[in-house]
Amino acid sequence: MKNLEIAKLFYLMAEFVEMEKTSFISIAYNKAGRILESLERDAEEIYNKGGIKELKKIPGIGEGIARKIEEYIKTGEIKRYLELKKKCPVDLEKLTSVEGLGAKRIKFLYEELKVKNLNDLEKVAKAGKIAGLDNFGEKSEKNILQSIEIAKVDKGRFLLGKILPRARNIINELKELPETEKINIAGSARRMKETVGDIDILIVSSNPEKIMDYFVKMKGVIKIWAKGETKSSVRFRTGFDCDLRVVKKESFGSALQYFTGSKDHNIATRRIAIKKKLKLNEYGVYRNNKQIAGKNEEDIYKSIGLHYIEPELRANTGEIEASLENKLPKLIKYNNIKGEIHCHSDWSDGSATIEELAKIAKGIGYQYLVITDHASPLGIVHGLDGGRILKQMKEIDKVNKKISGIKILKGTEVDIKADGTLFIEDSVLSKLDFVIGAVHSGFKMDKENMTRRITKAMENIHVDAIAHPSGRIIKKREGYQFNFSEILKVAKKTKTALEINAHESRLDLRDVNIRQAINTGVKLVIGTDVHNINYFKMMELGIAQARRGWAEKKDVLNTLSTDNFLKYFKK
DNA sequence: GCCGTTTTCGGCCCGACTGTTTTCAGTCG
Repeated sequence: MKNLEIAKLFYLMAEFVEMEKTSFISIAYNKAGRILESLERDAEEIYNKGGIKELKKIPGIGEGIARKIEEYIKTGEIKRYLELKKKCPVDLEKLTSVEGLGAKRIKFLYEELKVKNLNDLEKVAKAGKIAGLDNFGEKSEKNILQSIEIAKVDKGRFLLGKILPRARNIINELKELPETEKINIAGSARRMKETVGDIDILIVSSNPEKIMDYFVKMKGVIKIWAKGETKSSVRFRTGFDCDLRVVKKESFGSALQYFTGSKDHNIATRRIAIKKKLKLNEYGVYRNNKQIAGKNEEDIYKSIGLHYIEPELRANTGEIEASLENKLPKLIKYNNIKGEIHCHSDWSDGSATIEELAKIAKGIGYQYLVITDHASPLGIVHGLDGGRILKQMKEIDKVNKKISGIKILKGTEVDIKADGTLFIEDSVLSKLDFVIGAVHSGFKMDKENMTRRITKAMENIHVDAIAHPSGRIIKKREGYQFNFSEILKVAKKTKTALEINAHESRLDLRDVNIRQAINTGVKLVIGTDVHNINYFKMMELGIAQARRGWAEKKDVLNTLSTDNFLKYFKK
């Protein structure tokens, strides 16, 4: 998948173009970057199928950008990018990560002081060479130095699972202030994106000053980027930024809509407003300068002729069109899950006993819990063999007798060997309620062989689902090469479900793949891959992932009752 | 560079905050 590589080049070209003057070319390049990032299919595949013509069918991609994509696919380079880079050979990625430095200032610093990278920048700033430049002063220089320090340790985007609890802590603290009338999370965290750049919080208050004063002095704040009447922005020691906006009651809905994004979703909604001779901004929807909506989000959408769109769908990937035609999916709800289907006990590499796990699951309100310990030759996971699985089944019978109100089901997460056969013999698998197959080794296999490996496993009648199908680890590992369309075809034929692994670092399947699976008629299960009792709460992330993939309750099998869940897999 | 029941040319979402300015450009989201 070259989409991300190409997207990056477009982002860089956008910055380079921006150096000359603010131009709509850079807007188009940036947009192309975002389109490529969220594209369901491989741009190369699209090109191979229908060339430039096919690429141009993607909204936002025209002749010029399609030609550049073609160039990259054919040569691995884009000439225009090389030319731009030659003109101003700077480490754009690093330099733009310094807060307050944009394309124009970077170009200026290169021309005046030959600043090419963070090191150069730090040197000239320390030497006091920046303060005297046109449009730069003492304060700019000081800010640059501070921002360099922060940029050095900046880790970019954060896992949703890591940032959500922090955001909730901040919100709970601000909620306590007497001046806070209403508070809500916004931004990509509200959209539940798998990674989040910073935390956005929205507050209704008639006394913004007090709120802002409190906010910038909160525990852990190491830098105040900005502090104004309606907007403040800070960096916390833990490495993330938090933006706070305060609005009046009558603008809460429009502000929430606006600050939730995504950017492309907002641009699309504003365009719809303009077509209807309305104006949409964070203060409301206006007709001839008279506010006709603003207090709540539902009214914002209604006033411009749209059905309400859930935050997880707001990515401008078809939700606006679906809303216009009243064809939005009825998304799976956060309380629809009836059982955990991926759980490791202390029989393999989990840390809790079967009984402990069952009690927690019961406490959550689940009807069932499937124990799926590793069946694997890998020593590190302490995998079970056929004999131990049979023993464990007896143990589960015992615990089931002891605990009421929840049914513990017998399962395994069985390794799919390189040739597509399974680590456990069919005679044992046939006795289990639920078998989830997984690839845990040989990740580097080529595309064809990996596809064959997984499809062969799915052809085994005892395999009910495939765990973390792509094998990716967010920010660490790409995942293995395989032909997803082929996997879907076989999954559909064999009635094999695909897992949405809800672990914060996996979230595997990706949202775009979930959508493909649903469109193909393939069923899903959501599992948190429990290894200790704290994992259960990651179910929220898995459901969010499903929602971003347009999944409805009927698409996810562990929304079924115990009986129906078991019935589905009886073949 | 993209796009079209406003246009094949002339638009392109819109506003807050900062710093260095005497009215605004750059940056950010």
